[in-house]
Amino acid sequence: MSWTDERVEILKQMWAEGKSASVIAKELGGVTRNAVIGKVHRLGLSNRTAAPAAAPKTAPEPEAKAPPPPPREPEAKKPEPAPAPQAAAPKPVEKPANLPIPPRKPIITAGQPLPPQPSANEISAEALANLAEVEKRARKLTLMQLTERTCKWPIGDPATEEFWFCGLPCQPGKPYCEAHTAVAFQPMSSRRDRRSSSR
DNA sequence: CCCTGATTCGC
DNA sequence: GCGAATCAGG
Repeated sequence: MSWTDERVEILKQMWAEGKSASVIAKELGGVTRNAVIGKVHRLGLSNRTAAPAAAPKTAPEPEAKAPPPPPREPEAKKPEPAPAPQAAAPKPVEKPANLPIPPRKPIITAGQPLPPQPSANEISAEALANLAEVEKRARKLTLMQLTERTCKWPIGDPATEEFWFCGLPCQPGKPYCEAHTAVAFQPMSSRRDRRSSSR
């Protein structure tokens, strides 16, 4: 894969949106996050409006001779609306990290197929019991901290501060941890012969 | 250990 | 120019 003009544009946009290099690399495909970062630097757009983790390991150079460098061409092509996207979904979302994506080119977003499991399984009482335990052990990650490997099951009320994501490690290809996957992908078959315990 | 971006340097 | 390896930090 090479850095075609299109790919560079996607890279620029996603980087401007605050996507991490690894995410960009995955979306683009055929490149690693290192490649993305390298390209970003070569393009000159390194620091964006917020770099949570990154520190110049090179010692801070003494700024003695400071030739006025105003030739920074401010690319004001995008007003950058960037409203705070409120994910107020009571139901689990698939890829919350990709919610704030403005309309873009039809890039292939390889999302999880997430087919409904036709296997006739009922939510075992164990799974439900695990949920409570799991939620206690939830890492309480914020939206930004979610990765492909963290459970994206929302816990709490998005409208309050009592809201976070499970964040426990999830199986490859699955957006949730094992416990949440169990309850997330229920077929539709419910137990029908449940007369004794169902009130 | 997971992740992040930054930098270096051989290609 | 490119990106893997490496570094440095959260």
